[in-house]
Amino acid sequence: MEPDKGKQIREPEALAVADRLHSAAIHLLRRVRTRDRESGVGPAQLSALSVLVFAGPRSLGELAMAEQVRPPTMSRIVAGLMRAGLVRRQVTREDRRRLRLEATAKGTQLLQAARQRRVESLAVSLRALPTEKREQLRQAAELIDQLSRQI
Amino acid sequence: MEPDKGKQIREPEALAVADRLHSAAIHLLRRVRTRDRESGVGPAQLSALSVLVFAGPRSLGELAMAEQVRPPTMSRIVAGLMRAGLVRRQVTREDRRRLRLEATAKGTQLLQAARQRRVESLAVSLRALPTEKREQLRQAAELIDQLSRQI
DNA sequence: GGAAATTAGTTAGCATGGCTAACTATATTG
DNA sequence: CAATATAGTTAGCCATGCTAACTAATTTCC
Repeated sequence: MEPDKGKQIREPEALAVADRLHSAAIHLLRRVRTRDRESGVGPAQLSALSVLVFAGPRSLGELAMAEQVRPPTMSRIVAGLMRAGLVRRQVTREDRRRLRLEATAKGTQLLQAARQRRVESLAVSLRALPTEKREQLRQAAELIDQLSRQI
Repeated sequence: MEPDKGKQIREPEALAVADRLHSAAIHLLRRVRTRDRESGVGPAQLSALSVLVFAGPRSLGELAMAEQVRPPTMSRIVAGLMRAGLVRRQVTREDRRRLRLEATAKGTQLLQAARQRRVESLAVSLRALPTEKREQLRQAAELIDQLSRQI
């Protein structure tokens, strides 16, 4: 694929930025994930739980979609969360095939604590930055989220 | 968010930015990881291989450090890479306990292709952005990398 | 109204990837 | 030279990704 249709030289720059973003994301997550282990809950469980806590009750399929995994994978993740008492299920009246999953009080509490720990170490570094750099990062985060939704 | 952009109230802002960055990184990687599966190599193997390709030969311990995993984990990852013919080992003369691992030509080729695919979908979105936003993202990526090293 | 198709979730089985504990082999130190 | 330290491996645990094949409930359609 060598579309030589460039009137401006955008292609290489876009690729380079994509590459930098990708590796920055990897490095960031690698650093913060060590803190997540303190919760005693696996990363996939933690992430699924956060959907239920911040976005409210969801069906298993919706959760799988949100987390970009297949239903059987989410089925097992949810089983773990229920075993740990962090999530509770209800069979809905309308459609008895569909589950309604929600975080328990314990689940909400655990997630908030984990999030706090996780983000804390990053926040320490952020506080050392000048305000305008911090603001720049905030905007970049929004932009990255937007892009991710488009991909 | 509160429009309380006072200069003295930094703490909550830093936490909020940290949180946004964290979730943006998660969302970004979640989207691009689907492309990585096309390589037929697992994510941990791909990531370790990229260290060898871009940073040059390393010992197993150095690789484990770079990837933030324990030696036994890296031992298995490397075993997989060698089985697939993507990485080769040499016993150093100086210290016969230590391995010297390097990417093979096949490994380098596979990694470049994977990186290209992975970053390509992101680059498509980036090309749609105005130049100054793209530049902003590039700078943010650098900054995030710097921060990650500090954490 | 009931058979067929569709949809939601589960179960089984496989591979990868994280860990600790315990081991081997080599190097260093006392 | 014996004791200790360091580099990697092996064994065995659990979590997390997948597909294929299943059950149960709902919808479609004759």
